[in-house]
Amino acid sequence: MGDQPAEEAPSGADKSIIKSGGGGGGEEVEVRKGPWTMEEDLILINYIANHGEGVWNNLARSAGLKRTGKSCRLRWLNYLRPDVRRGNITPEEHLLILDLHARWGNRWSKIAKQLPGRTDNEIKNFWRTRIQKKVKDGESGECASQMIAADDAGGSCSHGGAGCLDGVMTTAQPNFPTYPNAVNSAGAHGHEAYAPAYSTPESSTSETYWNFEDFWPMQS
DNA sequence: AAGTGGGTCAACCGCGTACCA
DNA sequence: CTGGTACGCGGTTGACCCACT
Repeated sequence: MGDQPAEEAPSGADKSIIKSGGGGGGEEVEVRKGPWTMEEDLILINYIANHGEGVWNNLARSAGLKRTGKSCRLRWLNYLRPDVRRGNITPEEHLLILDLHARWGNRWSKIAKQLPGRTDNEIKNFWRTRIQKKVKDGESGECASQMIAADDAGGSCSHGGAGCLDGVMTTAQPNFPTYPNAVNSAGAHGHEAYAPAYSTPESSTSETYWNFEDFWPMQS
């Protein structure tokens, strides 16, 4: 993998200079922002496999990643962890999210703990893009709860299919980290990269996409 | 065929909390 | 007890793709 040079500045990637902490050191460190590259992921995964997670700022420095500890932590927790489940929210999960949100509100991390393999970020996005919108629509049409309940039951409400989730939460996808590099070669946006690979298995072996499950055994 | 708007997702930012010296 | 540092969480933004006009 090392033969493919990591693009120092993939589209959207940004660099900035920050002062490293420690009070008085004043050492300036270049920090990368934006989408993660495959090489960065490899470095992070390798480092955590060897040293374990935690102490993120130190980890970022030691691993040679030009990222903040925060960024490393986020990337690991949301995408690189082996137990992260990517893909569509199942009806059961949907129901659970609704229930837990009704109980706890926007305590996404708390809710995520009840959904093995799901991340707070994923649940948060799901809520904002699917449920919140639907509730909003329902406010004008007075049947938000009906719509949600109908969706959970695999049915539909009088609002029709505009916000219907039925079609999108039936299958779970395996882990497929995404990269801006893949965008360049495949002409697809990062988060879309795994979708065609998933729906058309014959294309999943393309060098453009790489299966996370293929990758993990390498770490041990 | 081209342009526009909406939807989705990944990543960043700021704040609060916990821990340690 | 106080100050500093790191971590974790929730909110927000930016970029891209797809569907519709």
